[in-house]
Amino acid sequence: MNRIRILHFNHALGPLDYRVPDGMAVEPGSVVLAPLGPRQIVGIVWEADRLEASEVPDSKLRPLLQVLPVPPLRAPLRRLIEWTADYYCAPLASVARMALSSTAALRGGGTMTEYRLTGHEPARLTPQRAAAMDALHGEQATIRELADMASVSEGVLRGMAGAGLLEPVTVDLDRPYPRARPEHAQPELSEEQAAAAEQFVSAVRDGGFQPFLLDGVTGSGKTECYFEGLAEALRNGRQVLVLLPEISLTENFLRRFEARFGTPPVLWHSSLKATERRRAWRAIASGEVQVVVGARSALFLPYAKLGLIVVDEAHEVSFKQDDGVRYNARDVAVIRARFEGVPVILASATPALESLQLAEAGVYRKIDLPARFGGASLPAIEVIDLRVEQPERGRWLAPRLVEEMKLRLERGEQSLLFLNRRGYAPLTLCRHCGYRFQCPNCTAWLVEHRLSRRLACHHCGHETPVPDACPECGTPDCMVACGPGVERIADEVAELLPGARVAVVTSDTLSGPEKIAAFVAAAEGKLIDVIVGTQLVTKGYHFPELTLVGVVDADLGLEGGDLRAAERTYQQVAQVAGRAGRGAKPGEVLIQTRHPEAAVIAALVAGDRDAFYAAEAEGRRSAGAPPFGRWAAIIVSSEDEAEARDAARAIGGTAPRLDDVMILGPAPAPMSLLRGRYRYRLLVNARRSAQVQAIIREWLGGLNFPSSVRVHVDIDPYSFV
DNA sequence: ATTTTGGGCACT
DNA sequence: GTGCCCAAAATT
Repeated sequence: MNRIRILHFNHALGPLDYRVPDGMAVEPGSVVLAPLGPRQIVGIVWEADRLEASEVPDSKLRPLLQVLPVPPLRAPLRRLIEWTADYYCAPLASVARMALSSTAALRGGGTMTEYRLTGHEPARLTPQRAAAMDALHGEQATIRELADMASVSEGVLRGMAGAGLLEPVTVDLDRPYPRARPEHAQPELSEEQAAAAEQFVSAVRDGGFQPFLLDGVTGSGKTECYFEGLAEALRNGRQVLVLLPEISLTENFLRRFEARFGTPPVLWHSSLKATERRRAWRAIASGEVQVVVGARSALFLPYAKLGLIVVDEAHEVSFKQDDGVRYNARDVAVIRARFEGVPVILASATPALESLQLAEAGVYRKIDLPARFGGASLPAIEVIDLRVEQPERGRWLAPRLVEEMKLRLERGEQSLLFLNRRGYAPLTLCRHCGYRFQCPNCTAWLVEHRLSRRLACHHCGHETPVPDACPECGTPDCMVACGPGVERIADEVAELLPGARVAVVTSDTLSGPEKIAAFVAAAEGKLIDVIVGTQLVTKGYHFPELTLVGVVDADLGLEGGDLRAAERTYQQVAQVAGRAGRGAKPGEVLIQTRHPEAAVIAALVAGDRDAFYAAEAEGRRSAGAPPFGRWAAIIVSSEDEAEARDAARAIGGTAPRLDDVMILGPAPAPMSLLRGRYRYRLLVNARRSAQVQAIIREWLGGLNFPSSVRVHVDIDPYSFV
């Protein structure tokens, strides 16, 4: 009997055994189709001794249906899946799902039919058809996807196809991507850059696991350096993965990549259309794709012959996934590089303390780029003490900052104001009765967005039009906006600097590559005088005429008691400060704060990075926080408040008593209601030597809860929400 | 997780 | 007896 065990995507139903029919060839990693009751499931053939044992007799085994037409998952990826599940206390099934993230890709290549507008004038134009004509300009996709994009039903589009308004296009699913050329445009590197690049080139050429920390100030040309390592991988016919923290950063990256290599890389992120996803997945697995630029989910793709991994802006907190499998892509990237036996480059101007610590310990090879490229100097940083230099009543910009902005406007230079708050105001209340607009699904205020005239929850997506009267007391026109958001700051700038052209840059205003490209073009063409933006503008952009950066509220990030609050503030301010003075003209940065004496602010003003990291390291050491100790969170949630509380208490009641582990809670999570679920939290603080995952697995493994209760473990949590 | 099953119950 | 709802069992 030829028995194999498969890993599939259904966590509740353990691993399953099947019989391999005569003539079917399978090996570990083969992706197969198997019968389950009346259904069919996709599974990965796994080494039986690595999954739990099963007691099913041979006679009950059903035969596999087929081996799907994709290459078997290679051993390094299978080890990565196991490592991730083990380290982050997540089900193997959930991690495996991330590797096979395009079910369509598994069915093989071939052709499919997509549709696009013909440009013919419609004989009869219904409102739905007009909307579709409007929304689908320049798009080509399946009927299903087009219907989603245009918010009309598929029937409308089929009708349009029948009337000749849409035409079918046959698309080859496995059509090749254009080839990147390592010698397309040779860069001009400074001596320092060339030395760094050479290290990457030889590491890629020699192969083998080698982690680098590329630590270079903003504007020092880190990208150009690792592009040379990337070029070497291309010369050797190996694939490269570049991880970026946000899709919004790709626009700028793509332009630089295309300039260097003659063609854009392949993109991978969660909002790819199903057809794009299938094509990319298959080409990555076959080895045809040379370079993938992606968000964290690109880390689990089945690369055929990986040669290098780059994690750009490696300090970014968005590399930590905050739902589902709560992994940190920066850390998992290093593990994948180890399993694949390839170099990995973590690039940042403001590395995480954890990364610096590993470099100091000799685990990472540290490469420094201390100077800006082309002789540009780092901007001068000054502080504005808001307790002394107060903005006018009802305003948020101190007079000195406004004066400096006026100066830039007169000189034809640009200013950037940074405030990490979307919308007009973070809280709206009724002046008459004090009613506060709160999200029905979350413990959070609704944020007013004047541009869209709506109140929105930034956690669950709940939206409602701004009402004319207070829902509590019925008083009309009584809403008061409390506190500033970027939209409100933009209004203030427009009042104080009449004639200034102001652009608000947030994920609301810059959704999609076209809008990003339009913004970059406008800023470079000096059609914008003042940019008001969230963290979206803190990195990646290079505007030579931008000479002033104002940080509207440096204290914002310090609230909330998050253990990384100081580090994040340091990183954000240092990054946004790095936008100033990148051209020939020197830059200036003004930081508004009520706590100029805080260590972070003092270090920023003094430009003393080492002092900040030293103080931060000391604080973390005494708190038993990473990298000196370990934290884990256990989050219990349910739509029923009492059920969540009871489950959390049951967990707390069976907490193990150990010398090297301290357990806090349960207590209501900081956001005790999120997306309609009540949440309780326990915190685990352990010495570095403790086997935290094993302890938690054993602890929770002995407990059973109703299916409506969800228990999540978050190892090395970032968000303490 | 999803699907099938079987029991209890109301209704015919 | 039939239909319906829900809990329990099975799925390899």
